[in-house]
Amino acid sequence: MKPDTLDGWERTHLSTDVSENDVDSEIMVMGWILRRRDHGGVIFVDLRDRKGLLQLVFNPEFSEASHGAAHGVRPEWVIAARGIVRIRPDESINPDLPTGKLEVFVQELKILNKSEPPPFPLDDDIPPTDAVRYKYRYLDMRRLGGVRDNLLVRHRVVSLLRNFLSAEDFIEIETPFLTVSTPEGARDYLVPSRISPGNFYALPQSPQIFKQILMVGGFERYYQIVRCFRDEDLRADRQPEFTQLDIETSFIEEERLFDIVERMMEKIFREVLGIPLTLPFPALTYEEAMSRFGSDKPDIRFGMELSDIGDIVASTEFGVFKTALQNGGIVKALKVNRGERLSRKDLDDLRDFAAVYGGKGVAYARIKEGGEWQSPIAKFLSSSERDLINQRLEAVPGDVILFGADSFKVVNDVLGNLRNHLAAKLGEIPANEHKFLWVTEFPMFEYDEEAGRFQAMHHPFTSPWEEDLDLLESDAGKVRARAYDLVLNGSEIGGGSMRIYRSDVQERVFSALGIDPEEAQEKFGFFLEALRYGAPPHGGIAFGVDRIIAILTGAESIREVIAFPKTQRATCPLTGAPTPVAPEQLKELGIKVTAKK
RNA sequence: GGGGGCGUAGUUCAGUUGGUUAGAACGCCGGCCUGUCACGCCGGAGGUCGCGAGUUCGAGUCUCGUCGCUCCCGCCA
Repeated sequence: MKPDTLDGWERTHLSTDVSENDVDSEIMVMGWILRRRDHGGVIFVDLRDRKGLLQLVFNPEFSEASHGAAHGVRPEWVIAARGIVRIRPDESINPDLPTGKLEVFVQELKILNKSEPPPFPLDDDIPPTDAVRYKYRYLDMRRLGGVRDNLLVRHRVVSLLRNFLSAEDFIEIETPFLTVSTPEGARDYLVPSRISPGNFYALPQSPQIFKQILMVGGFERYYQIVRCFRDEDLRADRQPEFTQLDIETSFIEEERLFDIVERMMEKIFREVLGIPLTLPFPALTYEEAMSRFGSDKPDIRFGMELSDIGDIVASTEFGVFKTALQNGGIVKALKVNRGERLSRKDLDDLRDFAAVYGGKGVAYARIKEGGEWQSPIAKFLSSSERDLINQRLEAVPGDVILFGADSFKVVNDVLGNLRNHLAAKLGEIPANEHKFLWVTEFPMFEYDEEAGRFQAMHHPFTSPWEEDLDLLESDAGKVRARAYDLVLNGSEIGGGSMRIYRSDVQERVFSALGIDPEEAQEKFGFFLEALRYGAPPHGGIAFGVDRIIAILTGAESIREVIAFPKTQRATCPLTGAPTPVAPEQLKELGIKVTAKK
């Protein structure tokens, strides 16, 4: 790499490039002042550049002029310094610094720019609160560690992804950002058209239809690292614009696609974290995941599986269980070892925990010697029922059993989340382990109570399993889709499916969704037409890049791996967007704003 | 749309039962200091207690509203 030059000064070294080989030679460094330690005589300055820190020494006996100049510099001023590399005296070596054995005796100091005192210290391990950091993101990211390091990891991961996929014969193709609003799924961000007043583009929620059309176009292996947009409420792991690794392939099926994805993940974990992964990744069907973990994205780094005990209490007189079962619901149990770790208050708080997910509560039983139950519900269950429950859960004295009885959804939501919550609380999640899991055979449809009809669980172009095709007309709720998610540590990091490529199947799926041919033509006509011209069997997957980087870096929110994230109200803390626009702009677009908060 | 947490100096925070002039640390400004690395020492400046009402003799503290940040539910094919 050629050295950077500025005003005739040549930057010979970055901070961490300076080594013992440079001792006694003259070098030139540039960067920001992190700290200044002014002893009246000698002045030490920690210089920070994009690689790290380097100590500059200003000694009046060495250079009167530079020492004088150094007296006036302040944190975050931008400087260039020319000087001689020296080995530090033994007693002054700083073992905590990569460059801690060396220092630069500065002969000449050039102030390139001054800085106002920063609103928060950039040398602190404890960052300020989020609001301050995001407003001054440019200072936050100047700090070594923190978001800066996350963005470096992000760069490495994205580079690895591109290298890997390129080597696997995938090509990256860009798809439009200004595209058409899709009827189902998340809310679209709309962009008004000036040339066609009253008409709108939509920003893509994903390049789904385009990538399928690329398959029809014969590319066979496509990928794109692409921004996607969804106008929905935010979460710690959800931003209105986010980055997706989008993949689509032709002529292959799940087994082969999973293999590519697994080798890709293996490479990233090995090269970025130095962690070996065992391939292939385990897989669970949706049904099994729900049954055993109460979740379609289970964290399998720990046990604490759920048990269905509906059969044991099928004829119970206990009202809560009885009602749930009579209403078509389920009764499940979760065993916690060493139940003394859960206080009476912890158990009482379960009611509030359940309420979050629409549950009425969580019953509990402490298992005593001889399998006796200490429990508010013990008296409502027969001793044989209690014994059978003990047996199924392999309960031993000291255990606590937690019960949920309600609809399928509520019980699994409550106990599935409770499983994660308790494992975290009791310290049973191995923090440095990483466990991938495929979840397969998702239901094709889920019933939308409000709309009174079935909706596609994944999207309407997802292929059903061949053997379930006949259920499309008879029992759509039972049709399984060739859809899959990739789960890492209980977090959904990717999802995809094999797609429908036969127009007859597509028509039957539309029909099951209550979309008549006319409507289908209107909404997806261009796409359905493309499928008629020799669409190859194809399928793919898309990954949440932000979420993956967050897990790799240990970040608690994806905001920590995004340079300029939005706040929870979807505003940009730096620019203030969204903002009102000039009336002329609106006029040009033919837009009249009536609603104003 | 709903529920929880937070909001006090530039920053991170403390602030008792409602009671005199709202504190600390770091940062900032001035001075001293030749081996520090979170340098040290002395001195100084710095506050619309998010905002607005209310209760009260008196509100940082209590009540209501509102705004902002954040976590969650709904939502996110």
